[in-house]
Amino acid sequence: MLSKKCKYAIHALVYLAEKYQEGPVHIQEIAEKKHIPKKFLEAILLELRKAKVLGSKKGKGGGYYLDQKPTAINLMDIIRLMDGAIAMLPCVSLNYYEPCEECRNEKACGIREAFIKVRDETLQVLGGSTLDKILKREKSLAIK
Amino acid sequence: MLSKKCKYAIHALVYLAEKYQEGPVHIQEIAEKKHIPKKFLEAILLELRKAKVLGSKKGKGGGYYLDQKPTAINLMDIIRLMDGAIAMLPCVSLNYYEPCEECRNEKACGIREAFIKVRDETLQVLGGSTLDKILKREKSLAIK
DNA sequence: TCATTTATCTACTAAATCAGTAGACTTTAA
DNA sequence: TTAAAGTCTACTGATTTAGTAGATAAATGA
Repeated sequence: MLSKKCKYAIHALVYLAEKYQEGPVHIQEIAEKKHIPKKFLEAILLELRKAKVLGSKKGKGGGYYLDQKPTAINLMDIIRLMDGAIAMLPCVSLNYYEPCEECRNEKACGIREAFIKVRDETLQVLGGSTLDKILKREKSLAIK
Repeated sequence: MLSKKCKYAIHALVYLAEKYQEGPVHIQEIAEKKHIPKKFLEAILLELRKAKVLGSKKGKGGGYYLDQKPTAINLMDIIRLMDGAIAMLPCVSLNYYEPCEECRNEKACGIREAFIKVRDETLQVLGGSTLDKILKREKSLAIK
């Protein structure tokens, strides 16, 4: 399961994608529109800024804005930033690999195959889910 | 990520699948062979027994054994039993559904689509990963 | 029947993670 | 120079994870 932090991050980013190139949006506004505790959101946005996903501006008229195009930010990247590994087993993770202590011999482990497949298919879907696609989907659903 | 409990359960079940129809295997043996803390394993096996995945026999010559064919037990079922939902979002879970509080209107949420796809593909792979297949895989890897 | 062997049950516990909150500090624009 | 923003450090309470300890119950076989 994704953490709340991660879900909040996704929602905030979708909101910022909606306002792409309209100048900085302040935390308060995002927090209200997306029903996210403001203080918590602060920490999340700061983290996304440090990861170069967001840019920020201080002082009056300041706020956060997407530092990349909505077509360049996808769920895979966001989840990795917020929650770490996407794979279901550490020994199968591409970005957060760690050996499973239980497995004495990883090469001979019959369990990994399935989880490698799950990982690859998951990355395929999440990697393809960019902010602009989510936004388009949202708009098409709103019409109905 | 799967919990250790879940990984232990999978390893224990693969071990029991190897001994299928050879009579009860006692906890101590599984714990040693699979490097699982015995007391922890006790609780896990008990849970699997209550879920009718395992059967048990008390007293001398007792132990645990698979109560179903190795072709009938798969990773999807084991993970659900041990860790709960497989989906990455509660609002997308088939067996452990819960609305996401952040989403005021689930029908109009543009995020869910991707996670539904991930869920379906994951279930497909995990549901097809039966104990006998894992065992076969393990044996073919051991030869190399 | 009694001792032994095994699973079963109840009840803790320590450590880590999650989901925040509080409050001081810094930068910027007007 | 003051108000409005983001930034930073440091807590906190609740929950989950990964166990452990110890008593109890049932089956077996001598």
